[in-house]
Amino acid sequence: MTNDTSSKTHGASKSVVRFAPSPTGYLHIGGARTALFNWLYAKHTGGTFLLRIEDTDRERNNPAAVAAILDGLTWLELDWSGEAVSQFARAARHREVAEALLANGAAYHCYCSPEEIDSARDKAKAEGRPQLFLSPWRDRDPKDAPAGIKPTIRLKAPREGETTVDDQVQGLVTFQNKEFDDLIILRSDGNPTYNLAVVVDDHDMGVTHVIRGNDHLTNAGRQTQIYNGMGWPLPVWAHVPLIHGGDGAKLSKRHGALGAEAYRAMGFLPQALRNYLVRLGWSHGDDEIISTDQLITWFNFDGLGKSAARFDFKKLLDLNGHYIRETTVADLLDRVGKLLPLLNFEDIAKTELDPKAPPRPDVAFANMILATVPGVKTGADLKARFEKAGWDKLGAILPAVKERSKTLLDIPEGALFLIQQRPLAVEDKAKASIDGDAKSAITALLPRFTVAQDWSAAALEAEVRAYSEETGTKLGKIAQPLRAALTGRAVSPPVFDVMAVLGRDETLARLGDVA
RNA sequence: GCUCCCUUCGUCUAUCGGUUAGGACGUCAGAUUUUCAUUCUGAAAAGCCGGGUUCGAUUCCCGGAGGGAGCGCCA
Repeated sequence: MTNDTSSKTHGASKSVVRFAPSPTGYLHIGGARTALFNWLYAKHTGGTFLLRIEDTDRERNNPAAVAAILDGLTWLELDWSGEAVSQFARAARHREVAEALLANGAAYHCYCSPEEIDSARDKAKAEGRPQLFLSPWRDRDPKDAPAGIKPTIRLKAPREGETTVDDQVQGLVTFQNKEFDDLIILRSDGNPTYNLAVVVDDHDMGVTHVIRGNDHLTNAGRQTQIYNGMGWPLPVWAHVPLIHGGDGAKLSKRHGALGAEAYRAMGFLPQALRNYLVRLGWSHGDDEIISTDQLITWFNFDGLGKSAARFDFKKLLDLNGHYIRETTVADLLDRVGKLLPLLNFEDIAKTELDPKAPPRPDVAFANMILATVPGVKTGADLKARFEKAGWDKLGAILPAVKERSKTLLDIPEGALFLIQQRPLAVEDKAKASIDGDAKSAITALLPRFTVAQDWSAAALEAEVRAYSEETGTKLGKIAQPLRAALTGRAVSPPVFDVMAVLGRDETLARLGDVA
């Protein structure tokens, strides 16, 4: 019946799936992965990916949070069909279904007060019994209802037997019905509760496959009872394992469980994050680097594992480096140009760091910029500096810089020499290489550079190599001081590329400063 | 406490009864190299424990241990 095995293979019938976040803040990494799985499954089956905001609880109503979620999905390039559905806006329909359930005897009015329920639960807990609340109103005559009390509507859940969830990931999961109490589907204020709203919306939206976190597995049992109460067909369930922090506990801020926008700010590429996320709980043999197109053709429930995975920041970084190397210079330039204006270094630098949480490339970068580039407080400032020095120069050094970049932020960092003002502040590690011998070598090279016919990296390297052989000096003994003089650092892109991009005048001037 | 779920290198995972238990990240060693990085080579590193079933179990079953999730007029 609901176990649609044909959906496991490519070319499966078209699915309708949805991502249904609660607008509590940003799009967190676990949610992003759930959205990705849904999106991939929709693409794989040629189906539809819908978006629904679970904003039934008005206290959680937060337009900024909704915007952050949409923004995160957009950045991850997980496009959805149509407008995002507001669950709150459908409350009238939810009420209608609650009334229908009441009418067909699958639900009843309950006049218990919250206090009554609480004390019963406390008592059960104290006695070590299951904290189920069995409403007396299930069997009482509604005529006995106390006046002036607005009732809730509870589902009349079966007391005997069992409810089985046929899950694509977890297999057959059976709950004893006596483990479920009669859940409230309509609050006393007339508003629907989560489980009712989800079932009604999924049904009305034509959702065929519910792919969500494993934390909803018991809800699947409860929701099954609502589907049954209405006589509606069940969706195919797929409860994917959760993501845990490095210590194996539920992922939280403590583990650096950041929103998608934080990963953007740290300079991650969406396709890298997607590739990383999909491999957390899903696999296709030994494949690690998988293009999105390949993912779409391969993704299915068979590849999903059952156990929770821990988030590994280092592996994400490695993947990001891979994708950066694969990306064209023009594209990278564009991405850096769009990323920088989003950053406020002073704000980022204030981020509280937990020593146990993964490193924060954005915080390290912000601190480095604030410390070494006077007058630059924001990414926009920094971008302006690069533009002043020549945005095309950033592009010119990019082929060398991207080889050494793990995140997009490593690009401006690696090219920082372009915007440094003379005389350069030379870091201590670099200073050490500029000794007496180095100075005389630079002095000897200056006239050669001055008359060099061809100011290309290759020609400059040939020139220096020739000098190195003539004088019997190791190339390293010359290149390192040149690097220090030209970039102020002990680590930089290849020094001849640096010279080529800097141009003859600036190169000679910087060398002259130390000679 | 109750219910459900999970358990292969440090981490992500492959294996769908027979493999020297494979790959990736990380780690370590080496090669290449003007620094760093890339790239390449190599190394160390795993079946939670105890019972079955079987000619044979990492794989199937049971028990234990450990971990996780859920138990709201939250979602």
